[in-house]
Amino acid sequence: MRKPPSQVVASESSVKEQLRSLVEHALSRLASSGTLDLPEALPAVAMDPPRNPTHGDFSSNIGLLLAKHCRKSPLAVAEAIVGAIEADPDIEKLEVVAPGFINFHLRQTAMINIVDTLLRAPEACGKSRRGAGRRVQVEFVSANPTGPLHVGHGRGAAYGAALANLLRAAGFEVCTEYYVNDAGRQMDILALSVWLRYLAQAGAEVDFPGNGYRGDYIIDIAAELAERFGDRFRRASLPPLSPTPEGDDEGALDARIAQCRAALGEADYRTLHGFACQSILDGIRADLKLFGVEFDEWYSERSLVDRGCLEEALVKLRASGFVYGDGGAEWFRSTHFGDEKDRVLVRENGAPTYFASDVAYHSDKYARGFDQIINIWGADHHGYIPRVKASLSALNLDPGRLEVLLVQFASLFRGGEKVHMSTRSGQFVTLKELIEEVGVDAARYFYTSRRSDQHLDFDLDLAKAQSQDNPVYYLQYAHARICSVFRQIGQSRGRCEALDGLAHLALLVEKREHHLAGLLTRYADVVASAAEQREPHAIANFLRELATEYHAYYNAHKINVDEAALREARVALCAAIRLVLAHGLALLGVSAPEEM
RNA sequence: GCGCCUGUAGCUCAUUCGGAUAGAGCAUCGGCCUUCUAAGCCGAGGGUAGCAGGUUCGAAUCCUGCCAGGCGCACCA
Repeated sequence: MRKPPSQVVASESSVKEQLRSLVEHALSRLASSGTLDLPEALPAVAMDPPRNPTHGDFSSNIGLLLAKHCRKSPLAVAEAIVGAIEADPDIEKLEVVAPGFINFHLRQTAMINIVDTLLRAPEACGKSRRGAGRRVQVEFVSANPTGPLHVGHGRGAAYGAALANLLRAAGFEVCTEYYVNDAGRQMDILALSVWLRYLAQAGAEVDFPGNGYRGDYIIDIAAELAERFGDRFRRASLPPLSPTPEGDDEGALDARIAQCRAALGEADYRTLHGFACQSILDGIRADLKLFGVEFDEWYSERSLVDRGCLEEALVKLRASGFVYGDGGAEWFRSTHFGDEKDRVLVRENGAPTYFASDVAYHSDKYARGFDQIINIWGADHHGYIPRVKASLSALNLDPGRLEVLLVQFASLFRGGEKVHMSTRSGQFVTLKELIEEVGVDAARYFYTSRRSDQHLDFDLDLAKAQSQDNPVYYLQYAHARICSVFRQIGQSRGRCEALDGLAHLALLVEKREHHLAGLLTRYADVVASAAEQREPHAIANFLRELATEYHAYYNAHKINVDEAALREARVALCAAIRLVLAHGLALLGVSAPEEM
């Protein structure tokens, strides 16, 4: 049951695999002897740590699952299996319990060995080979560069970054990407908004449209624009506005965009447009960096257009035979692949839709050779999934390689009132403000400790109030406490080395020590499972359990005892706990302070 | 109206892909610092898991219906 310590990847609970294989051998023995009438295809033998520690270290329900086929009671089946299991020096006790569980109680020496495994190969902590080196791309945040990130985006950022960390630990080769929507109408509205503010700052009479970007940050960008370019974008007279029907605010906005482009000329317009976009992207990048989130790739939508990828994708899609013209526009027959309705690719006015860009973008993702592509979208985009998958099918690309994870939106509450966030109206709480209020650690934990597919009521007042007793500090405190004990021992004893105690692990005979070892044993499985299920919050739950056990242990047993061997053994156990705590916190993007 | 998601303690949320007595934190109440960090520990109260059926050894989990909430149903992104 011992693993060679030099192994790079930590045991995915080797104890568990050992027990499972014992049961499998027992089953095959029972089958060949004819004792039990077993089905041809055996169900997978579950081997899980039971919720209730009095039920042993591991438990299996295999007897319950086989009972029906064997036409015997679950208890009888379980008894038969236990009777056929070979004696193993690591097993202290095997018991069959109603309604038919088999509980495995392991010897202390078998359980505590995880400390040795962890400390001899700390770089393997939490790692597994589930990913087998497969390349997976994780695209997340991808907020339009039309304003700063707000607290809604924070959830996607924290979730995506944690998921990427999890996948790396589980043995995937991960590439993170931010898709920058730097083309399209929203960006034109941004450019117009900046230009109007710029003109106003230069003293012009400007009627700022109600549906332009109204946030104060636009005014700042306009000021930067003036500082950098002087009066280059001022115009003595403006071309006439094309008339729009009364009440058509969006049409009026388009008319003003056209006016802006005509007044500035294409070159200056592009410069202004690019400046506004770059300025906002710089801010987004800085906020994310502050939040501890960095991307391998920033992928520009505009570059798709400039490199001809958009046109190329359209050509391919047309060749697929699922494109037709109607009403002057070009449509994609997505209903053929199960979408609710067909979708426009090229508008009547000749402009391609955002969807057309996305066809090109996803087609390019496939061309880049990822084994798996994960998109993390806001839940409001769920209706968008069928058309993207449909386009992949039409292009003969396997839609199964694309996985879209939806992050539910956070509804923002302030003073008990729901706040409707809108980038255009300038009404939102920025991610940066949140970080300044509660700190990165509390914010990252606040987001990742909850399931991402659940609605989240984000009460800013509560978040601020809770920043003092955010559960994240409970985890960090456990880590800091261990460090503190080590410092203390180092001072009073002159030496505190985690590896010293490995020879004395047999002295760790306390119930809590056994239980802590069980938790440490589970860790790599928890990480692998959290990666597979795309559920970073499972890490938060596990860490809380580990911290709770440690705090209880700390209160019940002294670590800095006079007896050297026991002290060193306990230091080793604590060092293993510290290693796992620090690793888990890092997965969530939370720091592991050495003192608090 | 149609589609997707969600209803678990007073509040915020878990519940190891159908398992054993549904658990934490906050809040409330009661204990524990002359000994390694009290941002901690120990204990108490608090539940018809939205409601009603079904499936089976066994359901918060799967199925059906109803109720309630969120989101989406553009030649916007």
